[in-house]
Amino acid sequence: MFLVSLIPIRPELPFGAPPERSDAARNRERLLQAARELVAEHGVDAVTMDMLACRADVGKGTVFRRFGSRAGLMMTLLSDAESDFQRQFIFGPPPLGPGAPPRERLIAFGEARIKYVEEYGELARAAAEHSPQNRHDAPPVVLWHRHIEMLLRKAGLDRDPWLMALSLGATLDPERMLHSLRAHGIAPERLAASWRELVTRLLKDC
Amino acid sequence: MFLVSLIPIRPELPFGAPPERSDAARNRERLLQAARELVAEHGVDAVTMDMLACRADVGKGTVFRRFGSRAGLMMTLLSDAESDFQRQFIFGPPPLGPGAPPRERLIAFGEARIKYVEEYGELARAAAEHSPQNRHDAPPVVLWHRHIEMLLRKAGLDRDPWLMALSLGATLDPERMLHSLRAHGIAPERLAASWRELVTRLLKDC
DNA sequence: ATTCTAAACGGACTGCGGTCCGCTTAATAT
DNA sequence: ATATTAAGCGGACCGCAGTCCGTTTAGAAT
Repeated sequence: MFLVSLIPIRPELPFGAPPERSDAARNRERLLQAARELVAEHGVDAVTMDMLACRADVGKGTVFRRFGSRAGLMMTLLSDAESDFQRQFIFGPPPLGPGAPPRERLIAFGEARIKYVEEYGELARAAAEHSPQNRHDAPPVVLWHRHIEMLLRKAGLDRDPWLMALSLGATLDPERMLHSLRAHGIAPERLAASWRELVTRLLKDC
Repeated sequence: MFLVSLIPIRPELPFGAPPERSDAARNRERLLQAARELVAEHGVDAVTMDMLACRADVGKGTVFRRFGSRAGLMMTLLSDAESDFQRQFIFGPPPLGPGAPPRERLIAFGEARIKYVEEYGELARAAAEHSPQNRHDAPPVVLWHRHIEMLLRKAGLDRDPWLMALSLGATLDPERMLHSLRAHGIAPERLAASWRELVTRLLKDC
């Protein structure tokens, strides 16, 4: 078996691109470390790009050259967790990974997403802010979406599974779930139970 | 029958509050007219608060005193359309209004929301931007949500209808549907068909 | 070592949403 | 009419994301 590379949260540079200059690499590390510290100290929402530039002892232009935008920074910070998550539902053990029936995998997928949002929700929300493009068409989002669509097809749901996957994905939207969890104090188990109910009913006679 | 007042998109001032001063009323009209003109001329997303203050010949402070925020302005601009929509699903003729079976009402509700988003989607999205509070807990959103919950209950869905209504509401989220319609070019009829499918399956054996 | 150049850098600058506060004025009381 | 006062007003100001452009520097070529 050869490894298929996972879809990175930030697309890599084109293949022929020249390698990163040493000062650039050093600054990238400094920025990432500073960002993680600031997030840990003040919370995602309180971290500003100026603050980050200052803490990393780097010009503001450098921060934006590196990450493109605040959302881009947050995506980079999420990148490891995201890769892990992808590995689990693509290659991992059942019921999340291959081997279980599609309905079970779908239920497990939702449960895993809920746990993911509990842990990384603020980052995920910040990574999607200020652009429907970021929210709906970021590579990992497209991948989740296709995964759900694939499971729906395998479960025998043949009527426009792509749009149905969109609807199910909407239910699992980080901002929405985070709001339920934090602002309304809904227990994660209750979210999971409702997801199970939804999927079960949807795939009842397929 | 006596009329129950609809839930306003922006809550009115408390009952004992003094009436609006005449200059304030004049400025409010000027602002609303200017806002509608600017939206018509440049599109929702291009309208800035400074622009609006300038066009209405009013200080910037006045704009924010009146509407609180950009989102508040957009809610006010939506208010009439929103009231109409509420009237239709609460008092209007079936299948959207009372009289039809709950499943049919739910399907009609989604279809009406799709038409609403086709017409007012940009405004609705701008009215929800920059705050999960605006997006999820604005009075009209809470009303839609309760309406869906009520229909689910009447249809016999008894397992946590509140959360299930949240999931269905997520499917009908303006930003999401607008993105499908505009960025992906999905036909409204296709969205409607998928919604019908979703509701039908969900309520199959209730 | 010197030269060359494209990448990287930094920080002043812009535009926007939103706030603050000293001034003005509509409405009321006398 | 005049005085009183609280609501309303306006625009300077702030913080933030994101851009621009003159300067610096890493790394290659000689």
